[in-house]
Amino acid sequence: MLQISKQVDYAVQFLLSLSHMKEGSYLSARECAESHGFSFLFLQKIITKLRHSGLVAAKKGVSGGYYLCKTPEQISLKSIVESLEGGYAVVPCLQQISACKIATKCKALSLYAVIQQDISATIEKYTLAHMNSMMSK
Amino acid sequence: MLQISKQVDYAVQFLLSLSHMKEGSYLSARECAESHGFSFLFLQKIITKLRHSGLVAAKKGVSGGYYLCKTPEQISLKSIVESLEGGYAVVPCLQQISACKIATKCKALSLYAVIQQDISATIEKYTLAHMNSMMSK
DNA sequence: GTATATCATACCATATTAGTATGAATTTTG
DNA sequence: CAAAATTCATACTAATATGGTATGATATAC
Repeated sequence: MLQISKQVDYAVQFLLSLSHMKEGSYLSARECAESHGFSFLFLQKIITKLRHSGLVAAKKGVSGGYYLCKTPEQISLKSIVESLEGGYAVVPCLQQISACKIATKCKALSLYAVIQQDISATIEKYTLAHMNSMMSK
Repeated sequence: MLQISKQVDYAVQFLLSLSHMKEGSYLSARECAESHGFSFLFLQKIITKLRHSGLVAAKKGVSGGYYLCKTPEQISLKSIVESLEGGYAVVPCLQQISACKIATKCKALSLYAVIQQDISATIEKYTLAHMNSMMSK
């Protein structure tokens, strides 16, 4: 609980690699999977979601691959999480109130809302650009 | 991912109820389960962990039950999470470095460490006492 | 036209989380 | 003392989420 999934981790590493590609070149899913030791097919499934949410785009065919559609500054950890897992809530009832029968009298709900705010702010504030600058330290 | 489990939620609600008991009286697991709509047996299993970590203690027998061993100010969300799930890390490799083969060259690890710090601080700062004061608003 | 890519969909395996079953031990109360 | 209500301990099962595979179609460079 309160953990970062492998799926998100793979996506982060993939996007970081993409951010290091030079303009006009592409990184294929296979190449990334092999260099990082990821399952190729699993990575491909992850990339599909990143593509659907507009973070990356592809060039098909031989020597094709993927490239970033946004600048590293524009890609926050939160945007990655939401792209992969479709919205974020620390407890289901904060996303869909009907998920909890006792929500109206729940004594912890207001706490959970505050926690969610805090965590959301945390994952929103870090972007690919931050990660790159942290690496060089 | 990055979610609060039912287990933790139940524990929070149970501990909140305990914090409202008057000195010298006890709350039984069955009573709490029924009033909150929780599975009695599941709640009991959760309470076992809270007891082992010293957050609550029990009085056996008829009209027995549980009571808090600490003040509401001393019981943080983090202490609850750790009691139930035994330590906290956003990614396995931050808890046990051998969990990841590429940790030494991992480009995201330093980010994850910072995130973990942030989230840890968040769940450490909120206590049962805070929840009680939020409720009355 | 062949090799190397992406793209789409469906399926399977494993791990985590939630919940159940059973019975023993302890204490109050009539 | 007997019965009821409680905790305590351990093991098992069910449900859900996560991680990973399989297969085949489509596009493009050479």
